[in-house]
Amino acid sequence: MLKLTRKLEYALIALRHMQDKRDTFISAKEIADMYLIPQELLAKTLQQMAKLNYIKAAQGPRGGYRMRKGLTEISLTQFIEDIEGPIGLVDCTINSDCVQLDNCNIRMPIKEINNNIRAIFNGIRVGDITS
Amino acid sequence: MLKLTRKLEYALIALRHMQDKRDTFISAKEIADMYLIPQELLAKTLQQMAKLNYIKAAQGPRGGYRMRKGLTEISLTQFIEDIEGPIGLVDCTINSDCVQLDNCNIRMPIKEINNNIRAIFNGIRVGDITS
DNA sequence: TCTATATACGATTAAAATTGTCGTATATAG
DNA sequence: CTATATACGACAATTTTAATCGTATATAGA
Repeated sequence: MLKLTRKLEYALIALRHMQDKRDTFISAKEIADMYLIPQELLAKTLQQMAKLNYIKAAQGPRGGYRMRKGLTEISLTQFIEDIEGPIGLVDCTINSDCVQLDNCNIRMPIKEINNNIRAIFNGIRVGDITS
Repeated sequence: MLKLTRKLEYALIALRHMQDKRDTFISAKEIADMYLIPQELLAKTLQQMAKLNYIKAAQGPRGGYRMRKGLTEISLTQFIEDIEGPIGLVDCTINSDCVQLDNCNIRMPIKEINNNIRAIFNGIRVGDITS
């Protein structure tokens, strides 16, 4: 209930780690070993971030990933939604195929709360966590 | 990701519905039919709320549930946590059996964000949703 | 007193989401 | 050439959430 996914946790842990060594490539293995997280899953997450241009990948020995400048300025909302999809306390804030909808008596207040949460995440930059 | 459970949704829908008819007992069936939600599951949720003294139950024909006065003043934090357990973006805000902990490099900032979310839910009363 | 309609509640099953693994391909440093 | 990386699709396992079932009890009203 209201939890971040592991993928997101791993992504943040990795970024926090990379932040300190912005100039060198760091392998998924190094991070996985250090923080005792599953290497494959972390690797996938890093690959996803590379596609998103959050980080730069380099193959081969001495390869790995390196943070891109400017990443730290991205809001948590964007970061989370890029990686996990839209934030929505209830489905009807995301898509509209609920049998209820018109009939639903709590949609509006929940939508409000959802906005509040998004506002929190908007106010936080990735750098606030990784620094 | 960051979603309310159905149980919670059903609970709020039910309360919102009961709010209008504070003087009569309303059956789980009536609400389930009206909002197209599974009766058994709703019933359980209502039973749980009855145990929590959020609502009063009456058995037999013409029985059902009735809101208790004062319920609307309860904070969403308390409501959610009574029904679903502690709110925690990550497990280490709830229990402490993570292999990481000392090693974890994002614990503090995440904890902060968690506090912000709790603060939002603290500022909202059940009545804000059901009225 | 009988019956239909309710709640109470433990046990179980089903479904969905999350988490983790495997296999194979490609790149490249040394 | 080889060891070490990323890239990525497919799959499997696990956990969480959602829904159902069965049985017991209470009670209003005929």
